[in-house]
Amino acid sequence: MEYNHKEIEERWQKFWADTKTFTAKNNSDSPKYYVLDMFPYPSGAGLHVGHPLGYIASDIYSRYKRAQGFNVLHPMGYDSFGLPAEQYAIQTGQHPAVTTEQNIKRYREQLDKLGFSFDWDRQVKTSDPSYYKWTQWIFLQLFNSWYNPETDKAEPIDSLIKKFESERSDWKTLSEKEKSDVLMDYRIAYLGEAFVNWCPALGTVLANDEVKDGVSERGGYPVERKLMKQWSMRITAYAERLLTGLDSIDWSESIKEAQRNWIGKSEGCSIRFKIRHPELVSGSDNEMLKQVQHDDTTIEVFTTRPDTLFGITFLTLAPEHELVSKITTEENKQQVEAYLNYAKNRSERDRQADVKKITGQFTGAYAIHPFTGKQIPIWVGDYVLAGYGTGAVMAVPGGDQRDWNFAKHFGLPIIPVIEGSDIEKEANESKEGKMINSDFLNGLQVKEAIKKIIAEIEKRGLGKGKINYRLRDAAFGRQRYWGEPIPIYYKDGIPFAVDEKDLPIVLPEVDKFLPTEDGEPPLARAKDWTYTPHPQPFSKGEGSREPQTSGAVSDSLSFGEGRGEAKEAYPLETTTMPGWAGSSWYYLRYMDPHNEKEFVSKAAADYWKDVDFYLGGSEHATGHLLYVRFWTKFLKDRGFISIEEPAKKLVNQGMIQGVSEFAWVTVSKEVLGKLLSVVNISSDFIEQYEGPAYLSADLVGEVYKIAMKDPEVNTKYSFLKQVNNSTFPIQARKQDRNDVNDLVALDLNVVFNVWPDRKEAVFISQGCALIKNRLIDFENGKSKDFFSRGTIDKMSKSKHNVVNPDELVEKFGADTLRMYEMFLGPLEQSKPWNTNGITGVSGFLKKFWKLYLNTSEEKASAAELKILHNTIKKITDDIEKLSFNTSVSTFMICVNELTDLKCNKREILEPLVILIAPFAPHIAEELWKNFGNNESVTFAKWPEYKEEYTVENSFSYPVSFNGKTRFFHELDVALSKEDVEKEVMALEQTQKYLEGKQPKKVIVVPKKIVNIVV
RNA sequence: GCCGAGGUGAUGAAACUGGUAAACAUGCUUGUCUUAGAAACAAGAUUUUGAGAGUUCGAAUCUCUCCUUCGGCACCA
Repeated sequence: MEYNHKEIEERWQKFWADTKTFTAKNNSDSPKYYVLDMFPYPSGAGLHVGHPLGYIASDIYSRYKRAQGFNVLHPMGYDSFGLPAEQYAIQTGQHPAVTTEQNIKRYREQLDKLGFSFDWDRQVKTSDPSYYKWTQWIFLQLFNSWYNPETDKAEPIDSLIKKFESERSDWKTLSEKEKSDVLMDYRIAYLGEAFVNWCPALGTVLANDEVKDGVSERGGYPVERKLMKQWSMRITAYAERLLTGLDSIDWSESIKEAQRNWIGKSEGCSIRFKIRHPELVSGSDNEMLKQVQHDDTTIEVFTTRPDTLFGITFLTLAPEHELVSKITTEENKQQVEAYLNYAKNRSERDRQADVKKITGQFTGAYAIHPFTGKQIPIWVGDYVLAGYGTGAVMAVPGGDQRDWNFAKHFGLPIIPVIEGSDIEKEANESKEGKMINSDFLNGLQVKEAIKKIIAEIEKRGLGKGKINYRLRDAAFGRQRYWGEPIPIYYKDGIPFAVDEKDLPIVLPEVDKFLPTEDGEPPLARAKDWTYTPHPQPFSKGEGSREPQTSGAVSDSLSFGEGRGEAKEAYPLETTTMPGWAGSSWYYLRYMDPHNEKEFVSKAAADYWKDVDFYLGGSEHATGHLLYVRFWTKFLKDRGFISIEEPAKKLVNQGMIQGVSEFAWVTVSKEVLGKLLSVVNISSDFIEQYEGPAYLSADLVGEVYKIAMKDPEVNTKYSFLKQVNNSTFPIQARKQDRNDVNDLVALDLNVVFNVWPDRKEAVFISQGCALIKNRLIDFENGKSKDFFSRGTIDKMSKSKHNVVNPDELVEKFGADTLRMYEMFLGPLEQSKPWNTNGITGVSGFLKKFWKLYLNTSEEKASAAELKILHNTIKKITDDIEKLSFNTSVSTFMICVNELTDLKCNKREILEPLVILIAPFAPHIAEELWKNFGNNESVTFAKWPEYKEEYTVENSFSYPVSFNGKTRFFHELDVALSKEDVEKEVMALEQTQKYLEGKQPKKVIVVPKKIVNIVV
């Protein structure tokens, strides 16, 4: 009977679905184990071979844990809110809910074909109102909480109101609006004015982690800084806990490091500088010190190097700094304003792109050095970031390279403060050395100096030791449609929380998914986007601050809707939540997905606790993985769950890359002509050339070789570029690609079908050129094929290099694909996809199947038992280490050996089925059933390794001379070192290799090696 | 610039606490079978661990220096 993967896989997939094999129980005597995959965004492109890599690994682990007797929770769902569906909706008018649903359906079909053991009854979709009801609910908890630095945790906002009532005498006199404004500065979800990353092309604000190199991560559109009123999350309150928590979790070092960088803790000191009184133009240093006491304007700076205080020669303020306009003198006003204008109009990308460009302007104002009384000029410069520290720096050009650059550029003085600094050449940023030119710090080592100066600064009340974090509060509002509505309404301009009873606030219908004419977010297009608050029967009326006792945290500020008051509709918030809102708590919802009363029941949360094993891509290092930790800590603070960290162990699977077909492009006519003349190709046609021109890859090699010898061409060679649009669809390959470096001929007609605009381009190969689809034959007898070279690239629909798993499942079966993906290499390593090797795994499964054709009940031989138990041990160890590639090899070795022994014994083959079941579950179920088992192999007990079957009583010692192995000699393992040495020395071969010399030393390592030193 | 992970045959890779480098697979060559191809089966070949130094009887593995690839952060005071 042939191995028929199609029939087997269909049968068992149906069986699993029908019998709900993988349902996880919320109460069980078995120990729990929670295996979680990062849920996918259901894109229109469907799954490619890279997506399942992690799912396969986690599935193997889940199935293994089940066989070990654990109650395994292994769910799957969809992160179904997001930009691509909305962009698509804008283009086509199709509702994102519709396309998202289609995509989910397709994903599900593809996932089902791979035989995953997900508990589909627990599926969540973040865009489902029954799910986002609770995302909104969590938002309300965040809105109604503040971070109490004394208890170091989040508390209900009521505790803050009480505190204000007792501690602030003016509290009662404040208006409703004023109270709201004060509280807003404390709420964890708050509406605040801040500089945000505004992306005009997407029409929305982006969080810091959604911006890379000054452009949006999705789409690559420019981003600018803009001061906006915006919903934000006070993640900064959790900076220290997010940092220290990293030490308690088993996550990859690279992710932890990325988070540490992102949090960016630095220890230093704040110092306040007084500003010289504008009328006092000159005077002795002492007079200055006295005089400034009368002016209460100060500039506060943050520094990690307070020891260099005596090296200050100027202060620099960020252009956005609020004091700039206040302190700028009349004479300098014009230039400073011009500069501020310039800085404002420079986009983030421009600013980051030429960081070397030094710009700035003198304000005309002076600060006074708090120790020396010297006047320090105050400058504005955009090398100082408004968002970090205080937005102002004390410039020490002798000790900081950026300050040094600025000082050099504007001719400001530079004072060395550390012995041995060569301030002519560069700043000395070293934290080692002896202080000079620094008054009472002179002679101290840097570290001592830092301690001493902080103490002195604190003593004189100039500032204090301080810890700063680079982490910023996260922008939470998005001016987009396809996201969770923020459950906030506005009454008299004051934001109020929607009553929990009214959740979910369902996404309204809109006519277009675009901003309104006056730039309001799409939700502003909805009719009646308003909210009518309930009368509050228990409200004590105006001014009441009694916390609600119902347990539900409704908005304690929503007084005023007294009993019997007329219902009135108020406008709702029009921005929506970002993509990371729904994913910041989904792991909790899986525990109790159908609960209509709570986001998760206490019982379910207490049973499943945290994720034991979380698997996903490393691209979420500073986004999702930071936010999910933040929300977890918050929910714990408020007593909803009992865990501090969401996932004990996190593994990042490597990316499966694609191979793109690629050809070089020239952008200049001159270079093209020169290059072609180098390889003796007629360049007559160049007259008709208008870029871009693609060069066949075989031509480029030749051109390159010759060009390197010609200095003129060599320098211009850089005009020959790899650019984004120089890749070609893989369908255009005329033959299969074996290796990335191979040249492959392309069928340009296929290219034109995929990308019609390429017809306008110029293609040059050795024997001909194609210009706007017109062929020019060089008639030189050379190849007319256009070749591309492979390049490792991201696998994506837009690159046309996607390998679809469906075709492979169709041809080879899911079990083969699963094992092949694992066989490719270590889980955490990125690697380009290459389908070629799959035949090896396919052949292996056929061979495996054959072993089971005529099984017998005979007793197994010692040799067979040894193979089995070695396999049990290796497979078990490998799964524990997540070394699935070596597991697959082990199975291959095992099957090869059993085949050689013609083994057909049930005693060996039945346990082997259990071992392979996590990897190739379909074939395992089939063979398991054939042995007469009625239950799924899923719950068969994992075979136990028995050492007694694998002990060897002899070992073949490699005998080496000076470390070089020369021959082998088999000896009893029970022999002592001395006996082994005696035996080996007595050998004829040993004497032969000794060539009559006396050995200096003989090293015997039992069961390892014999080394003879001559 | 800082941080993290790497660098082993033609290719994907393996090698546990230093102890036979290249298991397993792909590719390649040859043969059997077949009308032919695919498949299946059988046989076979290649290399010395990025470079250099050190420790050691012995180093892919430990230490140092350098080169290099990938990823993250980056005007963060």
